[in-house]
Amino acid sequence: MKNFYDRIIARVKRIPEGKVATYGQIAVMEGSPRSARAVGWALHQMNPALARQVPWWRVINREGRISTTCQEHTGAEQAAILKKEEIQVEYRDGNYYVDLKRYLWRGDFSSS
DNA sequence: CTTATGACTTTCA
DNA sequence: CTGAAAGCCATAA
Repeated sequence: MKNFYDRIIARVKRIPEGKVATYGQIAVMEGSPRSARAVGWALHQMNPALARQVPWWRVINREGRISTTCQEHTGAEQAAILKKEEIQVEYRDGNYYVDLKRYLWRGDFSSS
């Protein structure tokens, strides 16, 4: 792990099943609250083989919406995986939303 | 070093 | 509430 790329991948791999994380949240975890774009960029250009071991589908935007522009992985595709993860996905106006209050990953923070 | 792109976020009207 | 614009970070060329 030297570049943000590997760091983001490692972080996403730590997301527990049935939970989701936002780009901004991961960015904050890495120490750069403004690097949310870099996070999305990393997942966008990462190798497909790596995508198999990295739950990138658990990473969504701040609104809990799937803004995937990837034609290879549409919101429907992602939503299907999330549903398989026992995560409730809400379909609204052509976009898929996830209840962050319920599925947002808290990280390793031992907050009370 | 400069320019361009991106699966983001926040703010203003 | 909806739409548009700017900001910020990292990487590629």
